[in-house]
Amino acid sequence: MSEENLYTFENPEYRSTYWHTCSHVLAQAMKRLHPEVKLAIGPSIDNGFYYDFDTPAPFSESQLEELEAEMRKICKEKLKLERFELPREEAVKFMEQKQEPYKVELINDLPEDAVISFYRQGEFTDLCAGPHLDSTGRIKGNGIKLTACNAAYWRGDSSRQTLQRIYGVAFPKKEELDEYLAKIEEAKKRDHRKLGKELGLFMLRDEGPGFPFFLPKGMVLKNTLLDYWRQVHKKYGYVEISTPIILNRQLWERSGHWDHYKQNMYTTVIDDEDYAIKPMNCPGGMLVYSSEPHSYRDLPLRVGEIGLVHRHELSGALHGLFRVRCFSQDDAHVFMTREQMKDVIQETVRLFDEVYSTFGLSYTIELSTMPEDHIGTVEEWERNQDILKNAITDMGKDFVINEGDGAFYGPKLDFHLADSLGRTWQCGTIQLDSQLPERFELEYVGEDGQKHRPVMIHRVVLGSIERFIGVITEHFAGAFPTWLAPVQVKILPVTDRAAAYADDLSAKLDAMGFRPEVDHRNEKIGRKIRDAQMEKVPYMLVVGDRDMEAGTVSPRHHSEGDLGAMRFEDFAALLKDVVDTKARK
RNA sequence: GCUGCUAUAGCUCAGAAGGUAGAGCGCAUCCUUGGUAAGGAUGAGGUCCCCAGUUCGAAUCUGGGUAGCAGCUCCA
Repeated sequence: MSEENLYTFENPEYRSTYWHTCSHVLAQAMKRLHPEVKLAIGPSIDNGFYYDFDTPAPFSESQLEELEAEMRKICKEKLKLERFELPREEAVKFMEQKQEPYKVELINDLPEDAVISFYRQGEFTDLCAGPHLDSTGRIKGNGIKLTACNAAYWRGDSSRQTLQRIYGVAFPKKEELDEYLAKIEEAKKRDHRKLGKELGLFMLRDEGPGFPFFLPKGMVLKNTLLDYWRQVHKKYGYVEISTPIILNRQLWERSGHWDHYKQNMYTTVIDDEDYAIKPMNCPGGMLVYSSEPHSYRDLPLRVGEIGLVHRHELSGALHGLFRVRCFSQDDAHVFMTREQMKDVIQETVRLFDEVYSTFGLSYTIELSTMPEDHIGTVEEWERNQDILKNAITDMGKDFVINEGDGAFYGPKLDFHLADSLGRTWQCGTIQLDSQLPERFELEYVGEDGQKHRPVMIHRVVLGSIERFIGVITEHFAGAFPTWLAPVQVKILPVTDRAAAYADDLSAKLDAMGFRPEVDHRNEKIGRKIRDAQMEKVPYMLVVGDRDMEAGTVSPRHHSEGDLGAMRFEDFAALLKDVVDTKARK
């Protein structure tokens, strides 16, 4: 990279530095307007910056505007940012003098050998590791926008005090800011909650917060997705089972869920005995495995289950179909020998790649490691973490480590997909588990005729069917590819003379396994086309007198427009090809 | 769960300042039979989220719930 490019906004490092300095300018503006407010911390983030402040009430929109104005002023003042270092004791004294308790805590918690640095810009000085721009004059004032003020816990700890986090974005050009804000607006139109309502896919009701209802069109989508899932899993050698929703307390105690997951479980009493509604499918899967003897020849044994689970999520965490309290996991447990672990993980990643690429989805991988609340030995955990790591590294995949976020029974690879606003949601996961086989005393008979303990993975590809439907709804902006679309062909008679012809075509398409619908309303063709467009139906068939006479149809594609008149058989062949190949149109 | 905001017709939203409600879309009926993104007319729809309180009177003010939204925490 040339010297010049280093200082362009396109360089992520420069951009991050730019936003970091913006957060300091924000803090400076805050101190000028509200000296009593305590400073916490203000980093740059992926899409802008924020600063956390301790203040009794959040800032209103007009207060944010005042802050923005002050920030512009600070940029105009072209204040030099000067770095200096202090030894720990002096640093603490310095911040105590400034009456900044959060900064004092931060300094005290820095590691023994840490360099404690500060940045000064005019009258304002903040604890900061840097780096920073050399002057506030480098920031374009009218490219700054404070976008929100929300609560956040001090140091991300829900038992500590709530701070007010002010979010902002900034660009070197006003036009770039406008472009960015327009993009956000555009993305909001893809929100699956909005589209789900508009397209009649699902609904949520006060009567069951977090418990989604699937409507007829959403059900078609869901079933089509599951048909595809079954087809892929059959190819990869999976069998399918179904285990009960409610099982007794002893089972959950044995699996460890009663001890480690109870706060998320719905429980009930039947005939004076405690029962739990399953939050996970694994214990049921264990019972199925242990119901008959297994030979090493049967391994790896791949057992899938579309399992309906219920979890008590915090009310504030619920979010459309992305976070619900009741969902179907496309779960599977693969039982195997220790030697087979790596192969099985890699095979599973290949299955994931096949599924995600069908939808054109890209993902990021996180390796979640041992949590504080876990079962099994540290050695076992580390060994399993290494196996996961090696399996994907060998496949040339990148990943980031998510420290301490594993399941209580084992480490996992999480596959995150992004929504329309770039927020990521965990969908797929591969969890390596040698604990549950132990607890359930699972066995297989080895080549040597002796009994051995298998290991297993828990894995989901789609994650939850609900969440996945949310993700693809936003990904396709509601315009699902034909193979998935709840209605694939909308037949639009031009006049009611063509009504019977339309019904006839509809019956034929239906018999071929497609999903047609006829618009018999007393409306002009322009109107019917417009409405079908709004419904995002992939294909429309305009049929009128001309088509009836010639025995043709006039298809129109949602995004490609009028395809011209053709024989019905040709259209059906085209449709079949698009559906069979799962083309993304 | 935490902080803040919001809740009016099936949907999207108006309703300064307390006097029992409006629009557009949708829906129904009628007219219109129109060839690639909104034809016209008429009409029916509302316990103004719930429960208390203040008041002669509450969609409007106050308190408490519930649900939703943004973020945090948590998680598929």
